Amino acid sequence: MVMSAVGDVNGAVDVLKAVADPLRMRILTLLAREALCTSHLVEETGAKQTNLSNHLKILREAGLVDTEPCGRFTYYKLRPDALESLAGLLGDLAATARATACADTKRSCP
Amino acid sequence: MVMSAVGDVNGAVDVLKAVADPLRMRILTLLAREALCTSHLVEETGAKQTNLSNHLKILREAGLVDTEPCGRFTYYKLRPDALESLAGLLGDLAATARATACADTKRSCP
DNA sequence: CTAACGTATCACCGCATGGTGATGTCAGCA
DNA sequence: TGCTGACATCACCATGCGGTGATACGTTAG
Repeated sequence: MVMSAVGDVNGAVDVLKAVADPLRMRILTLLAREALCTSHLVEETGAKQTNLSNHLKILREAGLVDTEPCGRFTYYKLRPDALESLAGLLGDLAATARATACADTKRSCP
Repeated sequence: MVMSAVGDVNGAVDVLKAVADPLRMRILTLLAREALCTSHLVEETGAKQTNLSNHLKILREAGLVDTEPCGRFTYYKLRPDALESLAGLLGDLAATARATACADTKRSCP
């Protein structure tokens, strides 16, 4: 069994909540390809600036994105390690589940 | 670039929403190790039966768990492929982001 | 120095969501 | 055949959350 890359499962839930939103997923997909600032994201998504700023705050607090001020602009870039942790956690769960399904492990009915 | 295992990103968001909940994550962790029926999960989590049934319905509709009736009991088991799809999607995003970060790709400010 | 711009924060509101009790359904047992 | 237990569904309600407009803050241009 591979040891999970995410030590705190409870914290992982918070990060998952941040990812589990259509607009934020769209933001992450865009940021995966290139670093962008808020105005770029406004163009790309068509969402209001305030709305985007709120979502970006959630992504920031979840540790999914990094900000890099550039003059009066702010570049947002994706943090690969955060996503890799999630992928590792879910992958480990899947591996455990696969072994369990293979062995048909089940607790007997009471 | 690896092609994502999850064809529909929008559908992936729904599955992520199902995973992004403390109680449901706890259920998934328990089910990863052994198949259980509802009464077992009531014991393990301490949550009310109705509440658990609602959460299990969400997990079922997200395609994360399978049900197997056994007399008047119902066994729940984790579906590894669903989790693997998620892990693949997030892993691909992370890989793309890592390449982007390495090349320092950014769109110029307008 | 001031104006304009990019971005963040705040307060507010309508709506969806999660937990709960009551009730329904189905299977097995006396 | 009625009864009990396992599980699902429904209706209800309080709470939180997402989107929005107003506004504040810092930065560059003129």
